[in-house]
Amino acid sequence: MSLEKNADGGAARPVPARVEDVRRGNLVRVLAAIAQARTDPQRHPTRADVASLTGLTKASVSSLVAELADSGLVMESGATRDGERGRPGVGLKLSTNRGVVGMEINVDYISAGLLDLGGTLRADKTLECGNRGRSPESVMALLAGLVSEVASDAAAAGIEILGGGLAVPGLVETASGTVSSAPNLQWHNVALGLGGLLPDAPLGTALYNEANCAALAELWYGHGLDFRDYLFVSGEVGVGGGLVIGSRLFAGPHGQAGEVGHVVVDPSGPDCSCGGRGCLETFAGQEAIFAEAGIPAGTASARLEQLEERLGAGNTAATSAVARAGRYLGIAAASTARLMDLSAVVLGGHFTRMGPWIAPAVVRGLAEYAPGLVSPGRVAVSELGQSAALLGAAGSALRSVLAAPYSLAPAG
Amino acid sequence: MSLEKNADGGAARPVPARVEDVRRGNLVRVLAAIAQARTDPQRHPTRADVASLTGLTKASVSSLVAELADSGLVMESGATRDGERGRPGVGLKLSTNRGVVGMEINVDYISAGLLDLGGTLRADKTLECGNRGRSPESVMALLAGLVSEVASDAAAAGIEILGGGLAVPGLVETASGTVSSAPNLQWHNVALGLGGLLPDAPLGTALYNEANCAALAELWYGHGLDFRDYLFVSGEVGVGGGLVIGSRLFAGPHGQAGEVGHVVVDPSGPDCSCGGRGCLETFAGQEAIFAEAGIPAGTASARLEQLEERLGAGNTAATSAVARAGRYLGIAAASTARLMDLSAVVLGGHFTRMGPWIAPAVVRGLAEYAPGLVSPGRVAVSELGQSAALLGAAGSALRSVLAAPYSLAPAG
DNA sequence: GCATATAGTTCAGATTGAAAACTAATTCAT
DNA sequence: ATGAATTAGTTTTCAATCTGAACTATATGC
Repeated sequence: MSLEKNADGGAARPVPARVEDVRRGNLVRVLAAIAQARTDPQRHPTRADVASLTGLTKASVSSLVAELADSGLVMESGATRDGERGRPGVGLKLSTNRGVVGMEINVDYISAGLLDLGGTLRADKTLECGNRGRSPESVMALLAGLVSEVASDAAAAGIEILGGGLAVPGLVETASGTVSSAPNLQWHNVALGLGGLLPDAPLGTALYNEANCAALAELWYGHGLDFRDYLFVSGEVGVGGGLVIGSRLFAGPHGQAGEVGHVVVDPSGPDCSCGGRGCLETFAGQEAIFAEAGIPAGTASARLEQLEERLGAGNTAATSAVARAGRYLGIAAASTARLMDLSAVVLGGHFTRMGPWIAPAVVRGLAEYAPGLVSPGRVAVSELGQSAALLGAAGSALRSVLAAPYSLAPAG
Repeated sequence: MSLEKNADGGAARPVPARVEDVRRGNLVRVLAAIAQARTDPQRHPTRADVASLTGLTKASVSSLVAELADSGLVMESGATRDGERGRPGVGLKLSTNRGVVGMEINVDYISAGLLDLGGTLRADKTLECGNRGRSPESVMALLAGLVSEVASDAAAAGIEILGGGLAVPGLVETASGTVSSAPNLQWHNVALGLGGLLPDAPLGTALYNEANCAALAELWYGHGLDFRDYLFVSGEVGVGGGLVIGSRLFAGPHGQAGEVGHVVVDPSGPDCSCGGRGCLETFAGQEAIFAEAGIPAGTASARLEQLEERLGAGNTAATSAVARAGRYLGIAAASTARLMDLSAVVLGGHFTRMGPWIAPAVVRGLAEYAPGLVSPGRVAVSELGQSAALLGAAGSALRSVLAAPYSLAPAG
């Protein structure tokens, strides 16, 4: 569900199943059934609906819903009037006075947002600041300030914060809250003080990889509604990625899967910052595209602006630079699709802004190197903006609440 | 555990957890605890051991073990004498009078073997026959003959057959028992009549991909004891593969993951039979290696023999052909390791016979294209012989028994 | 107003594992 | 030998939980 490792392995864990575990499982099921309908705002399910959705009896559902309501996760939303005969049911929805905080640290900005359990973004704050080379302590202090603003907004709106998720552009160890390596921030093996961000949230704050968060945001709020399995490729300073398999993130055994930026696409290609050669990033990273397109040095956003302008004007150097990047993206996607049995590709990050020029090149690359595997209609461009990673981090936190409702105190 | 898809996706399964499901889960746990020690033949665990292994109470374990014994899956193996004080416990082991049948269809032979639940191969029959282009019906008839021989051996030894697994060299749909595409057999979209093979086995026969089976055999009987996560690359006529993540096979959303033979390792490489270009198979497939080494046409096994001879004699064309294949294997492994966060590679199939010459080249390729990701000690050569796929298919069937013990009738 | 239909609650019954008391079988010290 | 100590396994009681059936509550429609 969230960004946890999904490769468990161990057969006989030392924890046996007890009778109480049945209830835990059913609390999750009931919550999932109520959450499922949260996109359809008017028709909240009744207890009877939940019973037929889950296969539980009405009696059990009543008892389970009562417990979820006690812990503040679920609330009634007034009687449903359906014009049918019989006693009308009472609609159930995820509580709008509980929420989670999504956070993002990126090279040029930090941001924090408040998502209520219903999935509505209730607050959203961004602070532009150059973080490259800035000390982790200093960045975390700025972020803590932003978060406390969000927290007071939440308090003012009567929303209790249950947990949070932080996305950073680099390899992370989710379990220990450590950034192993974030080249663009120049951070290496940094243990972030996550405990300080949301001291009162019962579930604390989890650390995630930015590209993985963006891939999940795409799953929950973007093309994931169409695709269950896809490679998400995020163009940032480098090229990040996320693998979604069966509507779940594939994080790999150490949570560091999806590094499509370092798939080798040409064994005689240029040296890469990772120490290898011919990685996708050396062809489709920002620097490579700008250089190939002849865009002079400057800030990333200015250069991107300029590229977009030239693309629009039909400048040959620009279009062929982007087409070349797209072709190599197609090659990397072809290898990935073969390896992992994937059938769709979603382009995000700065690739979104090159969408009309880069997507056709990706389709051509795929057709040349893995014909028949990914149909043209299954190469999509993300429509989520800069907030994708934030949404993904918040969504992950939200889902970890929904996956473990029993860990919350009954009084809330 | 077995070859099922491990990407499940749906959070709320339609079947609710009932109190009885707790017992099902604990039956599996107890069985796993008993199975865990099956490699250590003398020291079978007692009920008390199982209790401490699983965290269940002795009372519960007694009851669960009684049920497993009733259904014939577990048997007592006499009192353990440990020289310690106190009442000696009674050793428990998986029943040796229940078993599963592993089967393999390959280009040059078919085979069938009987594995008892303890993991011992009790019978093993192979029939050399050229299957390329032979009709599926005809091959299945031959296989059925072989299986019935194995079945009568089993009956003679008092072994009841619970289920079976069949490995074929091609893409399969496990759920429907269909071979989507097996180029080397020239089979396409063939529904094999699996039901006829073991008509009396309660769990029937499942269909698996050969390279995946070999990867699992490696997991259970080979280097899997050292590595929890690895890419298995199987050299056959083509180049097949299997991905093991967290000691489980990663089969992908449609059960067709692991096709490392068609990872693009050189975008300007030769055309591939898959319709793409520069696939690993065009550099490391049998034909490519033989051609590069200057081995004249002939049967696959004769040419392989010849290659091995020349390698041993230090023939330059042969060693450099194999080194080239190894280098490209290293490139494909580098991309795979980055994408899926893997840290080991196991070479199998005919690569085993080139082991001393090809493994160092793979290590060099990895060091060049993904430095630091896979240490040299984690590039291994399989030591399982031709029976790897058979063992994997049987092991998968065995594990599907152990994963669903409650589906067997109590009387056995 | 009353039959009908649907929502939700209450209560007895069954399944299951935990905990504790109990029986069984063995070693060790005297 | 004999009894204390120790460990294995069983029996009994109890609490948690779901199911199913009976019941209450609230609506529609004739």
